[in-house]
Amino acid sequence: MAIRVLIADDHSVVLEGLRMFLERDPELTVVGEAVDGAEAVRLAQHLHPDVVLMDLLMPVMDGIAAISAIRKQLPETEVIALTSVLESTSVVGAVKAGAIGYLLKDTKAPELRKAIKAAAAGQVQLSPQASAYLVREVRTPEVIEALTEREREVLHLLIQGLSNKEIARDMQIVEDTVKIHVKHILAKLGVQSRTQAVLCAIRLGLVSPEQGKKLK
Amino acid sequence: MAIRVLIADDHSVVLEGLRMFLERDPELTVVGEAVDGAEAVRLAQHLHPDVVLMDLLMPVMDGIAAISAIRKQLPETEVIALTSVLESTSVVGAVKAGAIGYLLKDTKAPELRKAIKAAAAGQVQLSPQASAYLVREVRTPEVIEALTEREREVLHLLIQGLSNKEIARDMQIVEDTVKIHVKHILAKLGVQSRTQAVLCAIRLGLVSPEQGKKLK
DNA sequence: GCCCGTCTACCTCGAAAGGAGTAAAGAGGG
DNA sequence: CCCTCTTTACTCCTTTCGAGGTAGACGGGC
Repeated sequence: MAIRVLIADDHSVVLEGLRMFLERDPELTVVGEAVDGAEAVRLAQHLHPDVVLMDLLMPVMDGIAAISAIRKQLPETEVIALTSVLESTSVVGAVKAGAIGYLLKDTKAPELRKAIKAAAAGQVQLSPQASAYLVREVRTPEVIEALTEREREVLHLLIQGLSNKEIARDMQIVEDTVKIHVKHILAKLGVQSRTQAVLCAIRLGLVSPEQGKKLK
Repeated sequence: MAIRVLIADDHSVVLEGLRMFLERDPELTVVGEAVDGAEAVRLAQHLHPDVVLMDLLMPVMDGIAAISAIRKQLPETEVIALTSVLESTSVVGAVKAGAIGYLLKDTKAPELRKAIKAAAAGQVQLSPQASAYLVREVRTPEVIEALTEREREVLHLLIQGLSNKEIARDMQIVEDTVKIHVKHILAKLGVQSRTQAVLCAIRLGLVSPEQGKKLK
């Protein structure tokens, strides 16, 4: 009996290519195609596929959220994250959300089929690069986890480019307290200045610099 | 006579999908496929395609550089940039390099074919979103262009998280001079602090925060 | 009970950052 | 030739940052 596969990607050429790749294999059947995360979740509920190939960057509902939703509702459905870029945050996010695999879009057809069959059998199959990211990110988040709730709040505002005074105003506390938090953040991140802390946080994928839109 | 198309993308599924899309149209012929920028340039030289569909994110030689090379050597070959993400820097870079079009990978088959035919005829065909980015970026790069050579150097070091003193050492000048440059940078970028300048620069795509690897 | 971590607030102190002005040398354009 | 821009350097000054210490309040764990 063929493995039932649902593919989700907002790029029509990718959908097309994936279908071509997969349907050449008699053991695989593409039972549905979704163009965004929300549709992927809906289709998964109706179709109960064995494996979902999920693009991470999609409109309406991103892949990570879709993976979470599917895994919660259909524990027997395995999800493979499919993305064009290998990003530390994506890998970790996808795996945390419940993905059993993480593949790049430049994966060749045979590997792709192998990965799907492995996933259908419940076997974890990560690319070597993705594994490397996972290890690196699972080993260092001590850095982030070490931050207290309040310190994370401060760091978040720090990344907006705010000064201590502005942070104090935003958090309804005195500037001195902010300075304490900042000091602890610098120490825990192992950096010397707020600017380095911002760079460090961005690099660790804590926040995207795009969030600072308020800067003209 | 059919329009000869060369497609370049490092993702095999995309190549597959594109070929499917295009070969359904008798007016189009896919004469070659490249998996990186360097190969795209080589193939273009041999095949003299009418239109090149070029992914921007590729190994060995990125799409922008490949577009430049092809346009210099084969002025009669038109290039359409093809990418999955709509980024301001990509759009501007591709157009500056000589792309006649900019399409997202979620473009549907009919539009894709229309765009290729338009490109073959030498007609500019940008997606509305891409145009918006172009306008926005052509109107604001005063911000970046306004920076002098020396100021750009300082900004680059600023983004590494260096202090004025460290920048002075690196640039072999006095700290006071660095402060002057920093002041001018802040003024030109319209921000209040070095941290905001860093965020601003990252957001404008000046440099990727990943370059600051020296920060543990 | 006590200790420890967190959050808060206050203090001092020195270093770093940023604003404003002056100025000299060189490049380039009118 | 003069003027402007750029780069360099210096001074004076204010604000911001970051390091240090002290301390009260709260909560959890021993």
